[in-house]
Amino acid sequence: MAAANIKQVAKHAGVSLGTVSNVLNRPDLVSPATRQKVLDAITALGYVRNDSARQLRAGRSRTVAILVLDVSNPFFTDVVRGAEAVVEEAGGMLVVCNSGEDPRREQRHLDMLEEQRVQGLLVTPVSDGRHPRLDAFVERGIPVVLVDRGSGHPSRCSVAVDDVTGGRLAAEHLAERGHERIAYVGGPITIRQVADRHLGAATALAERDVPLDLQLVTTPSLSVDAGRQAADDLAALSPDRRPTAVFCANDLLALGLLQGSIAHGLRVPEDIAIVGYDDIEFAAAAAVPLSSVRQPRAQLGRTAAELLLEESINGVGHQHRHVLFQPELLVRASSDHHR
Amino acid sequence: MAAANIKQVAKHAGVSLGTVSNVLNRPDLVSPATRQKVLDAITALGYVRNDSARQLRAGRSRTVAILVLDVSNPFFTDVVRGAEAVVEEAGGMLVVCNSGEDPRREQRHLDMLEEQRVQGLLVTPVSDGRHPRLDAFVERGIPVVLVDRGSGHPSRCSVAVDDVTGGRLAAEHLAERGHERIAYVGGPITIRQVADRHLGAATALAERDVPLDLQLVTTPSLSVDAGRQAADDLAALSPDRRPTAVFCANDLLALGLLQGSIAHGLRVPEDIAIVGYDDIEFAAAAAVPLSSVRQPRAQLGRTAAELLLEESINGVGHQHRHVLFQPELLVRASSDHHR
DNA sequence: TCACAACTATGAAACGTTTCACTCGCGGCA
DNA sequence: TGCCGCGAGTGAAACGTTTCATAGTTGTGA
Repeated sequence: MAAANIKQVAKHAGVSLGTVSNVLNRPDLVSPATRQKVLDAITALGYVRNDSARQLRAGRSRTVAILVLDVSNPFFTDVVRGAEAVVEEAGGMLVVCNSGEDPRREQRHLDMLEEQRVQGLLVTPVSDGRHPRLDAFVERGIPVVLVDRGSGHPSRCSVAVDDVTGGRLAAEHLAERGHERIAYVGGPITIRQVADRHLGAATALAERDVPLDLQLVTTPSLSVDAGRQAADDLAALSPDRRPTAVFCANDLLALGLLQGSIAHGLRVPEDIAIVGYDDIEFAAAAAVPLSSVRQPRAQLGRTAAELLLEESINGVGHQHRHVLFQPELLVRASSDHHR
Repeated sequence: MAAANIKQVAKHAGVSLGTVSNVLNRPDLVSPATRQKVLDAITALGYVRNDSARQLRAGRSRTVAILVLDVSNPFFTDVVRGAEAVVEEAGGMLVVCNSGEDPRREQRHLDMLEEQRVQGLLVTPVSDGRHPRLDAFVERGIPVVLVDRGSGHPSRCSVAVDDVTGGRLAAEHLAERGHERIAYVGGPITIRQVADRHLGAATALAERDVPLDLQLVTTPSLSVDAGRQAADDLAALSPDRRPTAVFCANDLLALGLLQGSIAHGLRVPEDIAIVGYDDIEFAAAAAVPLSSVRQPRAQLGRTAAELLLEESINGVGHQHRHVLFQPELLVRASSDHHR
């Protein structure tokens, strides 16, 4: 009982071993009567297929892995849910692994996933740049799709969101509302997303009929605390030098900035307008509902999974693609005020 | 190159197949010279062990699965991170699966995990009560640890947090601050956590020298929106009937209630004190920093994983245990006011 | 009646490991 | 000298599937 196998099922049902396998994998090849006998034996013995053996022999797996930078980041959890839907729809199973932004943990996970010969891998690598480690997967016939990283690689698909456009949207919105002293709060600037959003915003402002400057306030991290710090700094400026509008690199910063500004007696958006990025669940629920740039997170996951499965099925005929999604600005109270 | 196996490595290194296996699994049995030859062959061929075959033959897996109700719930992501640390420390790999509170998806995941003969399973089942499905795992020798559910089961370990005590802590705090009209906002009351927190709070108030009532406001869900609804209801009451303090079943409700109360012109905590539950990241960053009952989430995950590994190693000698953690009240501005 | 197709069912080979009983040399000890 | 023990390495069996060539059984049309 502990571990019935196909052989015992075959004996119990009075058929051959191959027939049991056929019932499991190609039931239409088996006559209804035999099929039923086998199914009865299976339930009687509590048989459960051994996937190791199946995978060893069949040479293919049905589990797709997604390796994310941070399981507790809502961005990734939404991506996961999108990917999940597609993989499960296709009869597979999605397992989530967490690198925690630690290259060594990433390495360990990649090693074990390669040993497991997973069907495919969705991954946001810790570092930008080239990823020789991932080429091993591709050579082994395991498709890899990059999520929100290094698009354009010739030997794998990728999905990402256009952060430059996102920055542009936020900055244009603030400029249209009549703001002339606008700041960008974010950092470290070495993070591609932080840099791209800055670039988009700065470019948009510089291109205006009356070009505007984008004051850069760098933060040590993208946390609520860092946002509060930034609020302290801004509140200390004299009103005629203080930015009248701030675009934050993410919502955590923006929420911290919002809270800090209110604590300093600044009115939002009258004294200082704020736009965040990511549209996390709490953006709309903040003391002053937060304007934010929304990324199609679930869509990102869905598309990544679709590309992966397509490559997995099509194999050789597959053409690698790089999908770039467009973000969307949601204007809420924190910036909805004309100067 | 595509898929070198142990045999090819053996040939390339000029040794027998068993020796290669020994290098991989018991390197001390092999002389340094031979070992090096084999290692060179491995890198030369780009050999990566096939885990299916290994697991099939060796009969044991090194991946532990955690099946959670909702990957995007910060409670579970913290549990995951705790468990992760322990499993990786032990040389294993933790994979996360998401049931999304859907019994059918839970079922599918359990089926596939059983087929994969994972080393062990941490799970928060969708439904409370008995779980015949999980017994199959135990019979098959796969240890199961329940997380935050149905403790006391004789054939598996469990870890949970004492929600009754959590409710008690919150209620006692509010009573000590001089509140006499206290409400509990939460629902559906069929969720065990919601009911236990209510029970703890109601009991604590009833036991006081001057017994107090706990007014129950049920909500359709535990969301920010439901909290806002509750705020509308409370604000509509005349000030002499309105509760002066509210204990919410979780922080999402509390944040909604907070935001709604402020929108209705109520001062927090002067007009209405609020205590939440979970101490999510945004509790401290709310417009008025939110008092909350914190659960040792990561600790929960760590302990669950430790129990699992202990059972996995000890096997027969293992004694099932049920660990109950105590929550902790964090008093912040939203309730820090003496009447 | 015969040949042939269509349908079922069979059983052995193969997948890539781990494990274990074994052999082979060699040095030490009586 | 002969025996023993030991370290190093060997190779075959086994794990539980899937797959495939094959065999047996019916039914059909000429």
